[in-house]
Amino acid sequence: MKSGYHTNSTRSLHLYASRSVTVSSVIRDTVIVNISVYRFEYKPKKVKTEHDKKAKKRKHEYTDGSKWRFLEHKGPVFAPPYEPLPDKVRFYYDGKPMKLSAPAEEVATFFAKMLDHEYTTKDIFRKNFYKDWRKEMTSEEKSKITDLNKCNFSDMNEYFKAQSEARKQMSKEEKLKIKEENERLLQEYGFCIMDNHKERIGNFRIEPPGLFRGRGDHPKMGMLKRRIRPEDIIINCSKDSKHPKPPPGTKWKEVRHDNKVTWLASWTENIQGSIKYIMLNPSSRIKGEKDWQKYETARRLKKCVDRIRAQYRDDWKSKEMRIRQRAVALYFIDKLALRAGNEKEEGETADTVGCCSLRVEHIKLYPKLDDQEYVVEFDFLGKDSIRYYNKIPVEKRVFKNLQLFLENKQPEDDLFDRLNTSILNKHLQELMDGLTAKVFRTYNASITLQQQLKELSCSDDSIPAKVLSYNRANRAVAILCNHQRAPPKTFEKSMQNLQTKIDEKQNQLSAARKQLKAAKADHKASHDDKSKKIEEQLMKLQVQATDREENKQIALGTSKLNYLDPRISVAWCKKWAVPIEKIYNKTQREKFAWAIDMAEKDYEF
DNA sequence: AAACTGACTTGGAATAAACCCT
DNA sequence: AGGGTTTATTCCAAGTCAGTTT
Repeated sequence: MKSGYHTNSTRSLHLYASRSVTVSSVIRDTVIVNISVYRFEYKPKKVKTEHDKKAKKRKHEYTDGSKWRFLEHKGPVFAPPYEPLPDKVRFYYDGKPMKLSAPAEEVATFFAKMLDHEYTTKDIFRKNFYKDWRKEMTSEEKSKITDLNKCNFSDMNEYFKAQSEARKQMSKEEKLKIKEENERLLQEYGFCIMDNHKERIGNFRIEPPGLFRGRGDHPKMGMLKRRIRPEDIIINCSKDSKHPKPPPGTKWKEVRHDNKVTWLASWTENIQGSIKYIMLNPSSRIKGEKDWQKYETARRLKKCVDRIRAQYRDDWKSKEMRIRQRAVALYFIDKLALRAGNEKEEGETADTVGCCSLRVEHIKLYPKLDDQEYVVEFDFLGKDSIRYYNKIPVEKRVFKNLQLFLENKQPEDDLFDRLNTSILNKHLQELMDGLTAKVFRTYNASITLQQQLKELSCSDDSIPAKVLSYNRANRAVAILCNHQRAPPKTFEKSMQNLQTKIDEKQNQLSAARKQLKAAKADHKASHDDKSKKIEEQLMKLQVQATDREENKQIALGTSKLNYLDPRISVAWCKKWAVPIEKIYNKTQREKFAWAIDMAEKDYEF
């Protein structure tokens, strides 16, 4: 059943539930099973004829682009209505208490809650907030409140702090009650039925109103994110399902039955005018299948990457400027794992770039730097305004090309003026079916993990040491992909605490050894075991300290979740007898259930 | 061919829950 | 038991990319 799963990929990409837990409901002769664990299989399982029929159907659907044939859900959960502040909680304008109308008060509380955050000190944030706040004010309020600097929200701020403190101090029973209520909501709204399965929904709660928190220098930070009502919601479900009911006295914007998409509900958000969706959890069939497909595409790239590399190197010499630019950009995407870099509407978002949208001001060329030749220095803000800074030596030809691209340009001009992501991706599509810029990131991330694991793993290592090796391999990928984080606020302290523990353990160890020496005469072997145990604990602590230190500014989560073929990790665990729990927590195991089930110790990406 | 739209993946921070020590 | 710390989960913004419209 399990052998040879990874050997490949030409066969159908279908998931079948192979383990059902309990039968929970029956709809139109279709058995719905509770939370299923999916497996990828080559062939439809020979269990029942009914099953076979469905498998065939599903295969058919796959080719016509439909994503499901039955979809039933209860619709989203709305944000709780606004609760006005108690009268004792005051807002002050120009030093005098002032009672606000409910709409103005609500928006004021959004700001008050953020008083301790850096956002509220930023000019753009304040300006945007103030502008949108005024729209909620009554005309009296509007004429009275004319300067945000004269507004004092601190009483409100204290109130919310006290509230959250009170929540922490709640009795066990009260906490349990809340937990149970959340669980009830989850059970009622947190699942849907897609085809034959009950599936977990990723985000069944509608985003509550609040102030928009853009990242980096976002021109719209502080704007009011309005409250979403049933009238804003488009429901998507199958015609023959029980349609979700809107809250009493309200209507949905629309109910549609589009099985070419995977979402259950959507609404248009008012800051950028983009659409937000309610979709399934990563553990679902529809997400897992897509994920698997992504890694299979990356593995196909592995087979032809040499050819593609040879090609773009050749294109560095092209007579056509557009070809040279395309080839150099692709080289960066491949070598540095840069993102594609779509154009963005100026003034609507933070000024960030990817490969194709790099500007002259983002690179510096050094014919010679220290002991290296042809060095390119990158310095730009990427996705989420995370800084990318890197100095790399490149081939002479690339360097010369870059000099050419820079000729007669201003700092704010595009480096690749004859290229965009659309052109690049069309070219990539011709090189390999399904190839786009981001496949290189997936490919390079996964292949790096595999190669690093091979290099770092050592059979003599203890389990904690092996896990450290795994994390280091993961770290190599995170560094490649520039996944950074702000060092945790308590980082230094946490390191100190760990060091204290290590010191203590060291003392324990020497004490135990002394004891052993003294006891030697009495032939007490038990003391030897004792020091061994302490040694082990000490080693574990030291490994932990190393791991934490190395991870100070690196975020491992994103690469683990989105770039690393989970079958590599699963295979590694099997090969080195490391329990999978050491690598993946519960959520991650659910997301990667297909891989855990599929990969053997000899899996190769 | 440029601009726009829609659907989906990817991203770090914030928050909640679990854990660990006294 | 409680409080501080660590880990897991939730949140929602910000990308990619294909298809459609202008």
